[in-house]
Amino acid sequence: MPELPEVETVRRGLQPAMEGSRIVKAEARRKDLRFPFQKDFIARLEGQTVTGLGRRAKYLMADLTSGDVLLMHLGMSGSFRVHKEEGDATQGQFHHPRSEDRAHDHVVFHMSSGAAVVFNDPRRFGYMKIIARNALEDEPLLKGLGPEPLGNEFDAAMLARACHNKKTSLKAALLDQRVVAGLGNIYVCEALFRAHLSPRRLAATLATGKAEPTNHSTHLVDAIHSVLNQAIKAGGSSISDHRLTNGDLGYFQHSFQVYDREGEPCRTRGCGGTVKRFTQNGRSTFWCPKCQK
DNA sequence: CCGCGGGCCTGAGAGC
DNA sequence: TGCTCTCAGGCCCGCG
Repeated sequence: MPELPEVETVRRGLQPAMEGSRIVKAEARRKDLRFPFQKDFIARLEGQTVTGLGRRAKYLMADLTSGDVLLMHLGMSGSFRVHKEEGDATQGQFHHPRSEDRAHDHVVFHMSSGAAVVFNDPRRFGYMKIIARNALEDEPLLKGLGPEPLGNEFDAAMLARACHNKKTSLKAALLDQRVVAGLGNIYVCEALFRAHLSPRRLAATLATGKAEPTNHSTHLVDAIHSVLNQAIKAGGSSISDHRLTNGDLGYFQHSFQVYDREGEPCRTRGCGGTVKRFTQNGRSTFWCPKCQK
């Protein structure tokens, strides 16, 4: 589910509840999410203060005073809510507005701020892992990640270099977290539409034979920047699971130009085409064949 | 090494 | 109403 804008929205929502606060009590209500929890998962969290909450690609990273980092991934259906703790945090009581949500509340952090931070994930493709900060660069989950799409290193020349030897489609290349880290199916479709580039185009056509960027690469980087920035401003896209940490909906789904719009008219002025859908690498691609070349 | 397809899970929605 | 089938925002793994 969550791509970079949704994860960034969650990060900003969790920050006031977690940053500068101590984890008074932590609960893992089952033995695993996507992977089993580490044996010492709870022990390495309780008593620690969260000194900072960051994001890398689609990972949330909480820095702890112990020198550990808590790595969190939302998978397809993971979400966080912040609830107000009722009474003593060590009692593990908090007000929960909708009881049906509770079935998949798998992890709870009771914070000294008075907040209960609850991780819910029906499909359990999400996971949490604690890593020593000085071992971060060796962490397999993070090792192959490409640049942040909103960071300084990501530009037309860099994207062209990453793509010029690729033997695959532009769509698949942008979904490859080694090329650029944080895009997913929605924002790849939307960025390609905004750049007027076909998802079927070969990734290598972003570069000349000498791996110099073409105009396509420049337009695509601009489109990625603008679609991500707009989506973050809108609180992400709420299709089914994604919510702000206070339970509100994101609203970028109302700005989709192609994603989930199969059969509907293309929104490019004067195009008159129809949004089409087909499957690429096992995922749905939405696009307008008339204005994406 | 690279690219692709399968699999991991649950739930929503369509069609019968 | 209820069953079956398809599909879903991600990513690891094994295969060729």
